[in-house]
Amino acid sequence: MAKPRTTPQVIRSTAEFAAHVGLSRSTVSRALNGHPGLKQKTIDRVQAALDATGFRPNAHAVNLRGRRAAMVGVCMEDFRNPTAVAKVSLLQQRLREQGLTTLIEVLAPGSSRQTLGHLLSLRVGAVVFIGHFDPSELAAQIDELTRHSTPHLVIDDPGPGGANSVSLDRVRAMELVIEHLVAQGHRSFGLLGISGAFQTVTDRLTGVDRALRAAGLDPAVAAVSLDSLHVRRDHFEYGSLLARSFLAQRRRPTAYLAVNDDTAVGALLEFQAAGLRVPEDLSLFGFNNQNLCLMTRPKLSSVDQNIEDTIDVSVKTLLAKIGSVVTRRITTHRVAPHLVLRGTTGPAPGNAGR
Amino acid sequence: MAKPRTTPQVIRSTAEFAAHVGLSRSTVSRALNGHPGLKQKTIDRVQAALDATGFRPNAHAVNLRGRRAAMVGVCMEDFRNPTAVAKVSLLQQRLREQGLTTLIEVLAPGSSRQTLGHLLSLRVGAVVFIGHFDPSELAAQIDELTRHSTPHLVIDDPGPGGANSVSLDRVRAMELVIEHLVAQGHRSFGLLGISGAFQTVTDRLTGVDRALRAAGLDPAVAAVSLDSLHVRRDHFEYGSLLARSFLAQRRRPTAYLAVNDDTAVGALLEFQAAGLRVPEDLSLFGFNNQNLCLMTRPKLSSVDQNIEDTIDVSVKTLLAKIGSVVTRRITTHRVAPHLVLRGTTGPAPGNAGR
DNA sequence: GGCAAAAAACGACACGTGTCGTTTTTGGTT
DNA sequence: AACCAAAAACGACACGTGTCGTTTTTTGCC
Repeated sequence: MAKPRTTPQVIRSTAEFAAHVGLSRSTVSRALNGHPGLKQKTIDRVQAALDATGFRPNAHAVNLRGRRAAMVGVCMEDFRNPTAVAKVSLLQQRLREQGLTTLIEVLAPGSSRQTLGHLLSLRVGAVVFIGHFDPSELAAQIDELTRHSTPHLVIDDPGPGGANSVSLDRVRAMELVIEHLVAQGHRSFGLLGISGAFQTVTDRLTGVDRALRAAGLDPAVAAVSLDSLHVRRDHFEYGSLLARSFLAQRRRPTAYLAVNDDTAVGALLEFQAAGLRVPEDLSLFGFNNQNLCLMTRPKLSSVDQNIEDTIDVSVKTLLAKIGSVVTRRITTHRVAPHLVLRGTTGPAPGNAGR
Repeated sequence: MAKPRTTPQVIRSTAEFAAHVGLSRSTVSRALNGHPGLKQKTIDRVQAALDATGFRPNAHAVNLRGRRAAMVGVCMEDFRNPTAVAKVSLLQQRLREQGLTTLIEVLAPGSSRQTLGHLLSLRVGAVVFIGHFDPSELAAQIDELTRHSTPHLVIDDPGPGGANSVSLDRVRAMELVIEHLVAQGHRSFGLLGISGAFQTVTDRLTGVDRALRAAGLDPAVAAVSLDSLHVRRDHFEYGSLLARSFLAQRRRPTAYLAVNDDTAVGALLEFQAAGLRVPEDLSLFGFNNQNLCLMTRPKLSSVDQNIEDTIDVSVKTLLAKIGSVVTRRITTHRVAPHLVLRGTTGPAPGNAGR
């Protein structure tokens, strides 16, 4: 009874769809792509049929015709890092608002080349790296991307250089932490898990150094790290082990700075199990401000990463790079951190500074 | 000096690649796809050039030619649920071993149709749902997938029926928990956050009921829920609120079963803050067996989801469905849970059972 | 009813790949 | 040198889309 004479169960192409609507393929095409010179009634008819059938043009054919896909590849180190997951989650949401699809991949150390090749074969518009990667391997990936004139962006681990990056200003973050604790009377600081070659770590050490010097303290004396005594496997467990080692020391720092919240919580429980009171006997600072911070007693003070700003800047940068021609110009952005003071930080005990 | 006379900076097609190697396009193509009748030396030459240039055939062109893409779409409710993230992480890993790409998307309640359309436009080979979804909306999605003869799989929330599913046997899980606690002398149980319309919840209530009856107890008396007293926002906070409400009761259960670990930890801290000793005064069971369980004192007993089995079965099911023609046959799998006993569970206090 | 303008249809091409049948070249053997 | 089979090259088609110039149909107006 209705117009369409051929009504295939599944519509596979614009040709079939056009036949179903009773229009020509070109008319449907320009209706779908918003070209001018169409009667409003026709546009409505196409739209109605679109809603009714749920037809969507084959993305592969669309992307094959265009030079570049409306996709952004995201390489992650892991799904176990809650902060990285939060970032990719927000990033996907924001990119989708811009009409961009996000293709999330875990970049395994061995098969990173293969994974990147996969993204390149899909002709993604850009590739984003989130997390920690082997510096030389990352540099190779970025080099390959550049050779394929595909823009890239590294979030949080800029690496040795030559990469576009957006990252938290970790130097400033540690300066803020130290400044705050010094103002509270602390003069000796234990570092929990802040060691290694990643720039996310070396930046923090730089910040600690600067702030200590600015306060007239000698970093070699005022900052203590026992990281080398243990092998890092699980963050939480590592925090416990380090705390135990500090407990065995004769003279102990009055404040502790952890590489992340898990490590801080591990240390906190160990200190408390030894009968120490927090924050009366010692102060403790986490990093990342995860939900976990609310689940300890007292609640954990931490550094907030300001993920919203990080992602907003990242998206803006990406859009600019995708839109324009590829330039050799390297862009770098720093996002300001802020401290979240909770129950694990307080004045230094007595005059026990040093 | 070398053979290739034309060496474009970027190789964009097999034609350019073939010219670069000094072979014809068809020869290169059959070398790439492992066709017989080629000299080993030629194959090696192609492979070497492949490694050297990093060229990968345009995936869109490949997928355009084939009927179906070697991609699997994964719809998630959220990235904030650690268990769901763990599942998608393992799923992606396993699917990649099978040569399948995973496209992860968050299915926002409003724009779920649009997101699914996006996956369909990419002609994915299958769509997996992980998490909790609105039943009617999920049913509509599955219906649309079936109309497009695209296989689907729902992990963990089978919904009202008519969907292929792989999920933890939550009925059995709660039976195991109750059986264990009854054997320890517990006769009255508090339910923390186990309420709502999702099947992942109703299944658990069924399990509680069955096990209680089997133990000769009346579920209406032995199982107490105060969920309706509070609005659920954050799991941890909800656990705290519920514990406070139980503390205000005259007669209290001796054992508590939480909907997840976060809720359990919230309750644990509240009970302890009130001076109750765990497990001497009360027992507490979490659900999911996350890392968080190790971060409390005492450590939290919990139900392990057996994610490896879940994903293994899921991958097997998916491969079968992708390979064969679409059938109307619905498949359902249940994965066995197991209990992880830690410090928050013990014998019921005195004879205070009832 | 006629006429011009607007709307729609038509037809063809390009995007990059896999495949297949046919033709040409290569390389080894008699 | 001749021959023959293996190896490579050649040419063409299909996949589904966007676009564009051209032709046909519809619409609106006098």
